[in-house]
Amino acid sequence: MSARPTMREVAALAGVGIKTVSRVVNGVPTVAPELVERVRAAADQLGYRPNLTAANLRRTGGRTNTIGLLLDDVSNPYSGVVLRAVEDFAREHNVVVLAASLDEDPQRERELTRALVNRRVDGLIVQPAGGDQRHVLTEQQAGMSFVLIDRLPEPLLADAIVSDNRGGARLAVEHLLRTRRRTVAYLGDDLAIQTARDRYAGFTDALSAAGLRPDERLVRHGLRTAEQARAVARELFAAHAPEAVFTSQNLVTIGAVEALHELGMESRVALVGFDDIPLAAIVRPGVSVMAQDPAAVGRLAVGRLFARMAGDTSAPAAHTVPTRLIPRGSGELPRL
Amino acid sequence: MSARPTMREVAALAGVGIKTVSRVVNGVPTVAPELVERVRAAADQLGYRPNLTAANLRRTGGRTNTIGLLLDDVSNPYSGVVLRAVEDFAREHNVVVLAASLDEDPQRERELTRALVNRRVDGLIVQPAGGDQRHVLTEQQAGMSFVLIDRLPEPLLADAIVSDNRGGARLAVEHLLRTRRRTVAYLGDDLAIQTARDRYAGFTDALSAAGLRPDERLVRHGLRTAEQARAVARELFAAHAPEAVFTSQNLVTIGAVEALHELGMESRVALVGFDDIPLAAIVRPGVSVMAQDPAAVGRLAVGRLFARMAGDTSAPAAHTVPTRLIPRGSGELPRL
DNA sequence: CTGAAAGCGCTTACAG
DNA sequence: CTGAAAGCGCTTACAG
Repeated sequence: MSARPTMREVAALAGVGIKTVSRVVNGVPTVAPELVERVRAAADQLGYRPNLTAANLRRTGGRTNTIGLLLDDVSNPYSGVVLRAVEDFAREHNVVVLAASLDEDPQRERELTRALVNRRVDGLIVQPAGGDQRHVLTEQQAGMSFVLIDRLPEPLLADAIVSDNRGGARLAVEHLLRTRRRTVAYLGDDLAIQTARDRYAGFTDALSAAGLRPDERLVRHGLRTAEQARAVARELFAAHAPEAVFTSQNLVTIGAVEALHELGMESRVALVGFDDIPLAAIVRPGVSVMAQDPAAVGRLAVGRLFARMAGDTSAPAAHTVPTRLIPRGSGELPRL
Repeated sequence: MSARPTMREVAALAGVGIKTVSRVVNGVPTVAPELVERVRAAADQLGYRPNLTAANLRRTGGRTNTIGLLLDDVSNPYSGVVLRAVEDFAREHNVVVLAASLDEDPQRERELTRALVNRRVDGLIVQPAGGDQRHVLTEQQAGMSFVLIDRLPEPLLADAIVSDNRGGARLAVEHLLRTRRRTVAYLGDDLAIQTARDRYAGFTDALSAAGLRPDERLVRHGLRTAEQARAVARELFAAHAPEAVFTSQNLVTIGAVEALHELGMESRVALVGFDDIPLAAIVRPGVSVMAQDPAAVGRLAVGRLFARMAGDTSAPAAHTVPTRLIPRGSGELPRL
């Protein structure tokens, strides 16, 4: 492990002052061409790599050209697309992205926020794990820029980018009701999660607007895995044979589709799921979904973050990203 | 944007020397309890956050507790699982992960490697974009630790973690041949990609072992998207009606399954794909796959990286991660 | 156009 | 147990 050469050593080899090396490394134009050449040669010979963390220490503002992205789970397809959109924007500005997973754990959110603040990231995009967001306020007061995605904090202490969960869910259920079905089941995630609450609200909105009321026997919350959703859906479908079902997120949709197939009910019970799922077009019938746009969420979030980092001090605002209905068959099944 | 308090300011408020603040912040036990209390109070009052980049500058070894992970595309499900496994291990060591995408671009690989070296990451896990890997050697000589995943560099200049692409592909095709089918099509990615070459080699291995030879009319390379695969598969299936098909990666598998369904051939043509795909169990017949284990790849890679960072100087070694056949129907179709 | 001095926020190496 | 001095690798602010 040979020691890394420093700017001082490059300067000595090139026979110039350290400041001249600094100028060459940073592309300052006012250096004599001959010196530029000598510095370049010395740097190449030694394999010199400028130490950006040292450079940023004294540089005005102390920026690190690093931002943090705290997601529920980076291995989740939704999160992956958000990360990619953030990365693409950041890269154009020579900024790199520190990514980490929170697993819906508020303590982990606080710890990781602290860890990235201590590393002096220039800004932070967070998909909040839920619970109290006061630590965000504390860090903001010390100058850290934040953008929140997917969940709307109350009060709105930072810019937030959210999918239109309530409106999208309502449209999805209205779409189901258009098949002239009247009994619609709801299978959803834990109501402690804001998006789950919003989507459930959209579900009841649609029923109310049609003069219907949710039937408690057809509603299940707290489904976190496809396996769990499959078991619960199977039991519910077998016991109550609803005419249609709305599922609140992709894993639940997968479980519900599996249950319908196992029971041979897939051509009778209409289904629309929130969130797109891969291969949805191949299943028979194709799975109709209300798709989110994670790339748009990521792009908007990183755009707002850079604006804040550049000094935008306007009041925090919420941005809603529309969802899009993708009809593939399951949501348009004719009544038998 | 109020200025961030420094250790010096905390020391002044607490009425102690800066070194005492340093001791408290770093949990050094030999500080009088009363001073610890005063320092804590001052730090809390000012909202002090230790600057880790400054601390690491002087700290022995100059470690940043940051590693880099360069993946083909962070939004790819495979990459997401690798990232998560790396993150989980790193987190236990208080190390964070800078993640970036290469999009099969060797120049981007060099640029990002350079950018992360300049930020003084402690180590780098790279899924090489292909082409020449000499820049890895250069950085290694300057003390940077590397682990490569998914592709085996020649010569083997760093530890490499790879799926058993050739062996797994061979087993997949042997599985197909067990249905007593004889004409097996191959649909695969660009042969410029090493994994695609290895999987094609496994395909021909299996045919040879069975006394068969690949039929050029049934072989297609260069498929990069599901859409492209679908079109090519459709044309090939319609023209040549092979008895079975092996697909070399998940997007190609999806396209081929779509094509079979469109042509109504899904119960006649046996199929095994390399890489697992979501919802594979719902399609009729279920999609049989030779699954990779990206979590194992990530775990092994980060384990090797930390060993190297800790000073392991043994010769670079390649580690092969086994693949696993998941029979779901499509690969076991009885001959009609 | 060039470079010596001071400083970024910390830690190391010492002395008390 | 405590703290003043020197230094990490750079940049800023100056002077020439």
